[in-house]
Amino acid sequence: MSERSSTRRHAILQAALGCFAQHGVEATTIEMIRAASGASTGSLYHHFGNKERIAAEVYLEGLRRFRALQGEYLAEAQTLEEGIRAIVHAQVDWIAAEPDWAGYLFNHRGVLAQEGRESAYREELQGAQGPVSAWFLARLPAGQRLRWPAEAYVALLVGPVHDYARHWLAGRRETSLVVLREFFAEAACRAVGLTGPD
Amino acid sequence: MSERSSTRRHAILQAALGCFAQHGVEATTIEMIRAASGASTGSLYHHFGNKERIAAEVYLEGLRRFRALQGEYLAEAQTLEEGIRAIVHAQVDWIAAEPDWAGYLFNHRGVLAQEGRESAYREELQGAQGPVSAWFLARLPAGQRLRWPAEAYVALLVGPVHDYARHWLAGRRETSLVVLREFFAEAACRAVGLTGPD
Amino acid sequence: MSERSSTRRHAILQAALGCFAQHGVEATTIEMIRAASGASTGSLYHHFGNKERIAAEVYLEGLRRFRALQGEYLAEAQTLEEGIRAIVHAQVDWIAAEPDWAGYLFNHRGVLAQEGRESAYREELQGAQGPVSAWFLARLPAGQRLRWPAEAYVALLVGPVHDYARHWLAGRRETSLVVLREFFAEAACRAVGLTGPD
Amino acid sequence: MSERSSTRRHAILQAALGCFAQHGVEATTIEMIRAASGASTGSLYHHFGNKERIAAEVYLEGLRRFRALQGEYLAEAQTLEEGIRAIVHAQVDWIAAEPDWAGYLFNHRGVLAQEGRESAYREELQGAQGPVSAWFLARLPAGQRLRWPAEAYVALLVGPVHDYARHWLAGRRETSLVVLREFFAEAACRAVGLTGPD
DNA sequence: AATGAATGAGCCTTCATTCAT
DNA sequence: GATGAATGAAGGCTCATTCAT
Repeated sequence: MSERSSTRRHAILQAALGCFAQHGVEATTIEMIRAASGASTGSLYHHFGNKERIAAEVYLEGLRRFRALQGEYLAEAQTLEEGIRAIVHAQVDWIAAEPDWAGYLFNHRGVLAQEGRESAYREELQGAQGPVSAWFLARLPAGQRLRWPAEAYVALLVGPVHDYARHWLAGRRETSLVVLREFFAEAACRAVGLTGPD
Repeated sequence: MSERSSTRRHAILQAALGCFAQHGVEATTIEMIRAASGASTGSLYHHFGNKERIAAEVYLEGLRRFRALQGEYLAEAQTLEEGIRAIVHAQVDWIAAEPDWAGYLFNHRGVLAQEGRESAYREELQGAQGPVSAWFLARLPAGQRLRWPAEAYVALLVGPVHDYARHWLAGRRETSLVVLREFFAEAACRAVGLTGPD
Repeated sequence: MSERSSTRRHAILQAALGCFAQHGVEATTIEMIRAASGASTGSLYHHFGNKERIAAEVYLEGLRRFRALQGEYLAEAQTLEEGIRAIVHAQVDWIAAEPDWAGYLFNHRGVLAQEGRESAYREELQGAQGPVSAWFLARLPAGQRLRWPAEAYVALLVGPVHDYARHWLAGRRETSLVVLREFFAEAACRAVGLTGPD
Repeated sequence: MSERSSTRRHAILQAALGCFAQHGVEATTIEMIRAASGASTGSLYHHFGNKERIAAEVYLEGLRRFRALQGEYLAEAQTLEEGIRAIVHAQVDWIAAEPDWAGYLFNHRGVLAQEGRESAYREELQGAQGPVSAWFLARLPAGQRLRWPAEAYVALLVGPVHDYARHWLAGRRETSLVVLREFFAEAACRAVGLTGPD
């Protein structure tokens, strides 16, 4: 069994996520993760080296899972509009299905900013941005180029969902994000200028 | 001098914000705030009681400042579209002018969730949501009602700006948020369905 | 009004006693005494100099009160046995009437052991031991001298009452000390050898 | 090695007692105990959880030791009078042999009054009262019942010794408690009515 | 005499990390 | 690979005391 896929490793990451979601990363102690995972303190350090790395690995694991989902959705899309809807749907469905993972990814990008390990994470981080960007660029109307940075358009798609989801996950919104799935998908299409007012 | 406007209090809050912005709330120690503010440890506790309350007061102070700015912008708007642009512009200009305050407000809503003090903060929090909502509701086309919760529309306006700003403030975006001011304003108008594709 | 009898001083001492009785001397803060007495922090220090002195003055004030009571009881006694009963009765009645003062005197003799102030307290402490000793010595059978130190006999008289009272005041005895008033008086007479078994 | 008998634990308790005896419980800092015991701060907390628990465990350990001694003395007694002498002798000898432990037991019964742990200590506390009471009740003259609570008689036995010992241990008595061993034993017999005046 | 905001030394406790078994 | 007792640096907070008004 490869290092990354060890059962024990996954159990620890899942337990850590639960603690992080419940108490926050800083307030989570190694002892909490130990108790939740059933591992020993020494085992945690054997596998991950220190707490910061656990937090980073949880982040990367979540990212992999989200990207797998997003990839599936995008694979079924043909047109630009379908692609945009796929992005929004992937966000909504992922957040609703895995609120802990989603909430963690929202708020803890910073755990990857570790002294001397940035390069180790960069590859992992950028690996999946390329294909998605390529997917969309390949479907732009012939000869058209983006007037603004691609990231600005990405913000139009995912920003509203994320903003609403943050509040919803924190219990500050009554209406489920799931109910607003199409609302946000259509708004995204309009925002990027693909469709006009109803 | 009223309690809220004491010079010393403001110096402490400003110093605390600086520390929070630089190191994060958890990693900021009382000693850091003490050194940055010039106050004594005892004085910090005399004024705020504990670190958590300092964090909460910084949040509320930031909220007051942002709302003051947003109020000015909205006061000059007449039409619905102008209102939406005012909201987006207020966000962009506030974030660009006060990146520390803005970054803090983005990521630390949670500091208000304090055992037994929620009611003390609720009033302050809700105080300014009313007027803004009222402004927009009063300008809806006659007889029209919102199909979705008001907060969902709010997410369309501020979500993209926030999403982009988070990355930009963290140094992960090259293009300044300021450059994208009109891009996000127009996208917001389109997203809510006020304007069609160019 | 003399320094010792100032109204404010007495209010502070009484308030301090209440705090000491409820929380213990160490756990009582100047702030508690301030709140309970209605005085200001500065006033406490103006009158007493520091916390240790407050504790000492409370002790001395209690001692004065107890001795006044004991003196009254002893003044009415004629024989040796009546004197012994007077001592025991004074203890029981004082403890029952002023449990806070009594409990404080039991457990906080140490507050008088202050660097450089022992001589200041010695006079006060010894002032009243003389008369009582003299009272008893004057009534010993002609030519008889005590075989053991006077303090050993004192322990026979007050020891049982104090021992029981400590537990009773702490809520660990059901039967009231008052009910045992004569029991302890008679036992004291027997213990010193004045009376035989019933 | 069982938890209670760990070498490290005992070293900590003994060191703590020394500090408590010298400076008082409140004035003793964790750092003092750490230095005196040779353990690390973390180890103190690993074994006892907090300072309050250390104080309580010292108390219980002292109680166990005293009861062991008292048990030995009582085991050799046959008659009621011998039993009473055994109780007094055990007190005197224990106080003289272990003045620190004895002084601590006198003055710090309160350390067991800890939020939520009273029941944990109750069993330990009551464990040894039963056998002693039973010993005496079994030797009462046939058909005789105590007119007063057993604790009142206990006060007659130990009260004088404790009263004198408090002062003696504090350096306020010249005559050694040991010299008064028989004086207090005989006085105890007289006090409970077993023997008359000489 | 009174006031109370300010001071800062010092304490209890936590917790990431190590390492002998 | 696993274990968990031990470590000790560091942080939040308290509180007796001072002093300008």
